[in-house]
Amino acid sequence: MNPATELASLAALLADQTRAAICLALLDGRAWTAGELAAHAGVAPSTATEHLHRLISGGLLVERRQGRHRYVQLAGPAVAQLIEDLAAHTGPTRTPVRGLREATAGAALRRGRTCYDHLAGRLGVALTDAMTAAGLLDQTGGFALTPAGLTWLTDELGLDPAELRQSRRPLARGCLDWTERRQHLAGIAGAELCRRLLDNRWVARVGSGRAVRITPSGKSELGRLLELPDID
Amino acid sequence: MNPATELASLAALLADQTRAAICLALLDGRAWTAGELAAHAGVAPSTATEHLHRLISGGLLVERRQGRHRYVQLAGPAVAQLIEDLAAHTGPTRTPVRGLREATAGAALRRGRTCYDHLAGRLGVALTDAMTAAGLLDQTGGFALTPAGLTWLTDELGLDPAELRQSRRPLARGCLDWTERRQHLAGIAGAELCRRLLDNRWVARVGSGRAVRITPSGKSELGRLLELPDID
DNA sequence: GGATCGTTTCGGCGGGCACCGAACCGTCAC
DNA sequence: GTGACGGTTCGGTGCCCGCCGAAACGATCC
Repeated sequence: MNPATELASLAALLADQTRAAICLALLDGRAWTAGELAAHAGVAPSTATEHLHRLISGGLLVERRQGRHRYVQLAGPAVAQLIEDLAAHTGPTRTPVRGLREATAGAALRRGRTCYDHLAGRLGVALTDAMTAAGLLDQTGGFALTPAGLTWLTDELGLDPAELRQSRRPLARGCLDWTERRQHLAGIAGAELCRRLLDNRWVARVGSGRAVRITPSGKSELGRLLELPDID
Repeated sequence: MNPATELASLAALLADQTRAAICLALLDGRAWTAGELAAHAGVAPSTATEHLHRLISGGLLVERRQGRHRYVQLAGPAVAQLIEDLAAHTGPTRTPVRGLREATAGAALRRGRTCYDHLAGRLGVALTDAMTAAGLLDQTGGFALTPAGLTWLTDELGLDPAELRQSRRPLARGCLDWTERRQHLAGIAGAELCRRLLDNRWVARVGSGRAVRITPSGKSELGRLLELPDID
């Protein structure tokens, strides 16, 4: 197929308001049911089904059937990065906030959230900044984990060196944050770090969405390892 | 505006076969006239005009009027990166090649080309690999220029240190190549390196498109600085 | 078994938009 | 001036596709 045709059909998958809403919701990295997505996007279940078909056959989503539910999630980190990149290009979003409910939800998301499999928002940026200040990340010539950063992840945080040594995916990568307009740590290191912090309950999910916040124990434990400013 | 709506409208700009062809053509980083683009995409000039309107008002393209010509080009490196990222996600393209003309053109592009403002294709990947082997780039913990790499660019190649120290754009960045499926050097360093190689006539454009190839003088001069394999 | 619920298929409707040709407007060459 | 040419505007046409509701399907629960 023509490269232009391929590019167009890929873009077309995201070129619909409803499908875009579905993909943005799935950016939390978790599996949603078809009905949840329909409600979230504000369309009839039948409509959501059609959209899910297109997104799955386009390779953006994968499904897992379980009883009478159909769970879908993003097909992988590459897809998440693609959507996140596109979203970052939609100009500084000066969306007017309507109600208190939305305002607090928005504030929670800006404070901290998961971005597919790693941390974003003020929390993600603050962690990235602190790691850079400590010489664990090098942002002067691009975005890379230093040797000291690698040993820090394995020795101080106890991450599995084997997990960090997959070849398909970059170890560290900058991901542009669409609320902070700053880079934060992504890639394998970002994903494993996020998983560890959630496992340790140093960071916990707030409500049912992507929002997260640092816990009291996380604040003290991370404070021993890094110079972290107050996030709230 | 709703984030989903913004994402959808951005994607919609590329979700059309003709607009995608236009954007891919403009990935060579140069300015094309409206008529050239219409011919390239195989549509009537009037149709191309409408597409250019949408792409410009969507912020992807900028125009420059000159006499009775209207030149358009990509609005900046960020846009080029976005399109390049999307194109890289369209799966390994196993496009059947039709004629000899297309086959040789395709071979020239695979050998070496500009990717907006830096080098790609086998040439770009080979340069990146050679720089990595020489300790000028570090790809183990992400993608970054080493201190040695920075002095190499300024002292050996004579790049302007001030040019390399803009803050808006990362110094070095990996750009995924859609023919090689490998990373090559992008960012400010990649752009300045490409400019210097073209200025020195160590690399020259082939024909009127994006294709480039290394010149005999470039082969000997670059051979003194790096361990470069034969590209042809 | 029957009732319920999540999901899917199908038909039909409506709007958006990509396309073209024809007319028009500027610029350039002579 | 006149003609040629690049670019644009404007109607008009046709198709694609996103939407819904109704009906069917299948899993679960009682």
